[in-house]
Amino acid sequence: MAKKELIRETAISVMAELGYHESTTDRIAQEGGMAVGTIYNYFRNKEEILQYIFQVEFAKRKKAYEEELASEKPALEKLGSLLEKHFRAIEENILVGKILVREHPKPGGSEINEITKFLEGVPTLIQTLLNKAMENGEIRSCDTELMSAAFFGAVQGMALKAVFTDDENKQKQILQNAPKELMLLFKQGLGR
Amino acid sequence: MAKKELIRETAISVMAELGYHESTTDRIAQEGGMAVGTIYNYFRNKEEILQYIFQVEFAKRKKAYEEELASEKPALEKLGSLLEKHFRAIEENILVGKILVREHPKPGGSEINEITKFLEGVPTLIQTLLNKAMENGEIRSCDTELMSAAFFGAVQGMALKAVFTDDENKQKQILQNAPKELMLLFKQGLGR
Amino acid sequence: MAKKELIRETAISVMAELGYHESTTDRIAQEGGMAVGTIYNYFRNKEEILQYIFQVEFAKRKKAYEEELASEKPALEKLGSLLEKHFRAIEENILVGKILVREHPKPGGSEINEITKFLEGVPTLIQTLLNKAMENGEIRSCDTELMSAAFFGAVQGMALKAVFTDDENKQKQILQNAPKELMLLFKQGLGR
Amino acid sequence: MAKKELIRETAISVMAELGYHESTTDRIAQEGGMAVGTIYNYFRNKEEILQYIFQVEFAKRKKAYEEELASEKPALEKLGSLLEKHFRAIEENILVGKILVREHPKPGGSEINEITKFLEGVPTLIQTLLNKAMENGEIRSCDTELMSAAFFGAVQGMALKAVFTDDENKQKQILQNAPKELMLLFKQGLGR
DNA sequence: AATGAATGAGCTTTCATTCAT
DNA sequence: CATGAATGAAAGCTCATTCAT
Repeated sequence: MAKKELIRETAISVMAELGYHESTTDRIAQEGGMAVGTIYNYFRNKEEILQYIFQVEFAKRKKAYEEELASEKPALEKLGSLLEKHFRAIEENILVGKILVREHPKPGGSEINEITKFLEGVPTLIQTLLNKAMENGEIRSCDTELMSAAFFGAVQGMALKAVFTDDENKQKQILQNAPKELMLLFKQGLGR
Repeated sequence: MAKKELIRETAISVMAELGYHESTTDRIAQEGGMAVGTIYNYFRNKEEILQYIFQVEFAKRKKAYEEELASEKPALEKLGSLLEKHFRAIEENILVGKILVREHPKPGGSEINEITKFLEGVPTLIQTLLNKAMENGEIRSCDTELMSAAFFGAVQGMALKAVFTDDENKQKQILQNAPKELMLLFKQGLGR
Repeated sequence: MAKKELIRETAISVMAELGYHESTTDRIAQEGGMAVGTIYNYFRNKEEILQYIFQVEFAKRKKAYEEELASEKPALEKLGSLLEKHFRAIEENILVGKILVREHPKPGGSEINEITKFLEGVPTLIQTLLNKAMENGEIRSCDTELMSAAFFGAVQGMALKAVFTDDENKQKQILQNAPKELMLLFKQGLGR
Repeated sequence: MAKKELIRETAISVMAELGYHESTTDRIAQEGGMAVGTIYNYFRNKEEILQYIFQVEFAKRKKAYEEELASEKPALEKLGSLLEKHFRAIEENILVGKILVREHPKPGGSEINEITKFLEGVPTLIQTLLNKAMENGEIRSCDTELMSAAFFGAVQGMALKAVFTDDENKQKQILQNAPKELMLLFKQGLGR
C-alpha cells in the first residue's frame, strides 16, 4: 500500500515543520499531492496518522532490540548498539526525529496507543537491558526503573538538541557523538 | 494583582489535566470563577498564559541558580542543590510538573519566548556549571554542551516518570531519589 | 432569551423551505442575521434545534389538552376543540405545519426525544380521549389504540394536504374544514 | 436484470434500518456484496434508488387498482380490497413498509418524482373511488379530496403504528385488523 | 476591571460520485 | 459490466478573541 506510506511520509514532513496541532489534514493532502478524502481512506482520523508514525518507529526499534537480544554480547554493549541505531535512524530522517522528540499523547490517556507504547515501551526495553547488566555484574546495583527513565530522557534530550540545531555539520556531529558519549557516561556512571 | 495569579493557578490545574490544546479559555475562566473576558485583561492570548507559567517557573530556577552561584561550593555541589530544589518544587506542585514536562513550544519558533527560555535556558545554566566543574577539575573533560542536554533530558525523563505515577507514595519516592541518583550518576560518570 | 426564539423561528422558516437535511446551520445563521457560533451558544447541535421546534409545539398542544381535560364537555367535544386549535395553529404558521408534518426522527431511535414525544405523545392524548368517550358511551366499542393512530394519521394527512397547497384561499379553506369534517367522520364512524 | 433488483432489495433493507439519509451507498454496496461503482451502473444517484423503491411499490398498487376497477364490485368494496392488499404487502415486507411510511421527498419538489407520485397518486386513486362511491350513493355527499387525504393519512398512521411495533404478534394483528377497522370507520362515517 | 454573548475563521470529517483498470 | 481508490465540495462544529455594557 504505497499510498499509506506516502501519507505517512508527507505527514512526517508536515508535522515536523508545524507540529501536530498546527498541521492540517488539508495541508498534508496537498503536500502529498492527493485529496483530503484519500487520507481518510487509510486513516480514521488525523491522530491515527501520528499514531502510525510512532508505530512504525517503535516497530523498528523493537525489531533491533530483539536482534540484539539474540546476540551474545554483554547487555551494556547491546544497549550501545541500539543507541547507535537509534541516532543513525534519526540522522537519516531528521524529520521523524523532530516528531519523536516533541509530540506527546494527550494527557489522561491511559488507553494503549502507539505514542505511549513508544514513550513507555522504549524505556521498558532499556530497563530490561539494565537489569540484565546488573545481574551480570556489568554495572553496579541501582534503581533500574529510575535509571532507564533517566537514560531515555537523556537520549531524548540529546536528540532534541541535535534535531533543532540548524547547522547541519554540527547536527551530524551531535548525532554521531551522542551514543558514544551517552554510553560512556552511563558505563562509567554505573560502573562498580 | 491577585487575579493574574489566580488565572495562572487555574490554568496550571486545567492544563495539567487536559494539556494545553484541549484546555479552553472558557474552562479556565469557569474553574477560576471568572468570565472569559477577564482573562484577556491580564493576558493577550491563550498561549501567553502558558508562557507565563513557564516564565514564573524559570524565574524561580534562575533565582535559585544565582543564589547558588554566589555561594562558595564546588560547581557540582551547586548543581546538586539546584536539582534538589527543582524536584522539591515539583513535589510541591505536581500539576506544574506535568506542564513543564509535557508542553512544548510550537516548532519553528525561533522567537524568544518563555517556553524556549526554559527549555534552552535551563540546559544553558547547567552547562555553565559543568564548564566551571570542568575548569576546576571536578569532572573530566567532556563536551559540556552535549552533556548538559543529556543532563536536562535525564531530569525531564525522571520528572515525567514521577509525575505520571499514580501511586502517590511511589511518586514521592521517585521525586526524592531522583536528584541523588542523578547526581551520583553524573558525578561518577563524569569522574576523572 | 430572545435569541433562542429568533433561532427557533429562523430555523422553522429555513427547514420548512428546505427540509431538515438540506438546511445548513450556516444558512440558518445567515437568515437570522447572526453568526453560526451564536446558534451553538443556544443549541448543542443542529438536531437539537429541530427537537426544540417540536418541543415547543408539543408543549402548546399538551397545554391545550390539559385545559380541555379540565372542562366539563363530553370527551368527543374536547377532541373536537383540540383539533380546531391544532388546525388554527397551523393556519397561523404554515411553516411550522410543514415541519410537523414532514420531519421524522431518524430510525432506530428509541431514545425519548421531542420528535417522538410529539409523534407518539399526541396519539396517546387522542387515545385517552377516545377511551373516555368509549366509557361514556359516546362512541361504540373499538380498538382505541388503532383508532387513535388512524385519527392522528388522518390529521397529519389533511395537514399535509393543506400545507402544500399553493393556492392560499384553498389552503385556508382546507384548514378550516378539516377539523369539522374529521370530527364528523369519526363521530359518525364510531357512532353506536 | 437481477442486479438492479438486488440493489433495490439491499437498499430497502439498509434504508429501513438507517433511514435514507443515514444510509450510505458504500453500505448498500457492501451489504449487497458488490462494489459501489456497480450501483452507479444501474442508478444515476442515491436518490434514484429510493425513487425506484417507491416506483415499484406504486406500480404494484396501481396494478391492483386497475384490476379492481375492472371488476363489478361497488366502489367501496374495491377500496376495501385495495386496502387489504396494501396491508398484506406490508406484512410480507415490513422493511418496505418502514420506508413507505417514513421517507418523504425533499420539499419544494414540484418535480414529478416517484415518491410524490406515491404520496399524491395513491390519495388520487382513493379519491376516484370515493367519487364513484358518492355518485353511486354508497356514501353520503362529502369533500372527497379532503376525505381521501384523511383516508390515506389514516392508512399511513396505522401502517406506522404497525411497522414500529416490536412485538411481532401485535404487529401482525395490527396489520390484519387495520384494513377492516378502517373500512368500517369510513363506511359508517361516510354512511348516509 | 469584569462580564459573557457574539463572532467567524478554520478545522476535521463525510460520502456521493467518478473513471481508469 | 464490475471494480474500488480517489476525489473534493460541503457540512457541522469549536473556540480564541472581542467589545459593548
